Amino acid sequence: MDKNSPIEFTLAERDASVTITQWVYATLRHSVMYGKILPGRALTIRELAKELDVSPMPVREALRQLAAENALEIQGNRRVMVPKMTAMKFNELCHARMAIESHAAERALPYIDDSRLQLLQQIDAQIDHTQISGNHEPISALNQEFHRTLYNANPHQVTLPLIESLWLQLGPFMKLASAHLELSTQVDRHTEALTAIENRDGFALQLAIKADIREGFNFASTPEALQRFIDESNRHG
Amino acid sequence: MDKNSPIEFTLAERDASVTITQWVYATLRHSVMYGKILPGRALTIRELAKELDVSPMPVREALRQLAAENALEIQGNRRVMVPKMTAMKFNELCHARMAIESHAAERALPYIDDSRLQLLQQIDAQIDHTQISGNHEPISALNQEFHRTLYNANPHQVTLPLIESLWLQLGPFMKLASAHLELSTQVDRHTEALTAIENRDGFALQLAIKADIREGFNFASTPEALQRFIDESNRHG
DNA sequence: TCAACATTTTTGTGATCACAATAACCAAGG
DNA sequence: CCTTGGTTATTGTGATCACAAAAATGTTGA
Repeated sequence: MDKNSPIEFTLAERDASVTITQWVYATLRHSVMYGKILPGRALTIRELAKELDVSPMPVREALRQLAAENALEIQGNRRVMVPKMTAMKFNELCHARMAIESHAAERALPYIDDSRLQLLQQIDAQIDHTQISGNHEPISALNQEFHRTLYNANPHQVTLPLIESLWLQLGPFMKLASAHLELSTQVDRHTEALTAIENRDGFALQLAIKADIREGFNFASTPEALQRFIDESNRHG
Repeated sequence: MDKNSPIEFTLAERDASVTITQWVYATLRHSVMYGKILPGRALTIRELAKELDVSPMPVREALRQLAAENALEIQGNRRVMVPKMTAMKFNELCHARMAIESHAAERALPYIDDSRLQLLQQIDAQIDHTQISGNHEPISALNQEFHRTLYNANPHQVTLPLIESLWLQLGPFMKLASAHLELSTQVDRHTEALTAIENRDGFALQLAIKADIREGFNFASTPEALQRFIDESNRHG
């Protein structure tokens, strides 16, 4: 619970139609999602308020909202921090993703029309194109957009908020993961998913989504290797 | 978005160790979960603050937290209300429950020891005992406790918050459901789940959990019947 | 009787302040 | 040099206030 490590913010323009609270929420969420805040880093309302140049009030509300989504953790002493990862929790989060997202994909399948499929192919192509650059953040963002676009085809979607919560919990750790991933040969599971959609094959789609997610944490071949990565990420950044 | 219908509160004692915000949150959550607030009912900060005899501040935070859990809905005009149910959304929520909870159960199975099993059997017995009275709220609460106790056997549990979010979204509607359920013959799926646990049979456990959940919305045999119930619940209480 | 406008009230947002609890700091003693 | 004690600074919580936007109300016109 130190306060030494820096926090990076990607300060977006604040539109007038958006409340300050919403803007602060989006800013903090982005920082958490892309690992700009170290796990265990103490987040104080006043510090963030000063850093973002707003009053403490909107920060308070944004922190509480992120805590409700399990992106942040409120401790007994009422201090807020990015939760620390453990090997078992990481494993649990990945399996939860596989279970929920494969379900969301299958439920979305009947609603995917040609235009939606085209959109998905477009995002996939963008990912392939960005893959070369190798830097984690845009790839991760595009990957999320692919999944979101897929699940959102279902007009009665209710699981996306839950899925986003899992992404937020895994987010701080994904940066590290991708650093070790760029060496391994990447199979494009999105292509498999797209052909499954074309064939209206729900089962194949589920398999493709599960494989895609599993790939994301194959870099931790053994629990020990995973724990090493975690320790490393907890030590510095 | 009217403000006419009343809101029932179960005002619990406020322990000194609990912050006012937490107490307000718990109170509001209980009212939402057990259908004490009609869908569409406008919730204003000042009205609730006055009703609960606290300042507006803790109410504000509690409302935002519940909205983050999808228990409440913040509209474009920044008004807060209990979301209205639709037949498709109800269906989607139930299927989400089946997918996530069966997964959570299977993941918990390896960690269930004798004392945990005994605890589950104890809760099940209590449910059977309470069943006779027929009133929905304690049965529903016990049923939730059964599921929670099961999933929480997994010490690395990450899906329970997501599951609770689904419960909260279904909650306001369950009161109505149980009113129509007490006529139908109830099969005790919990017993099936318990024997599956004793046999260490993950697949059977998943089936039992899914069946238990499905039972909860079998009262809506057809989408049309379901829609009738929804319209009825939206019209009055 | 009903629609359209002007007025009043209520509302969410955000800022500021007081206060008790916690953490950080620093000095004296081992 | 490390631990222990008391002092100071910082923190989250919750209350109150100002303000602009939105809703409710009342009024006037057909």
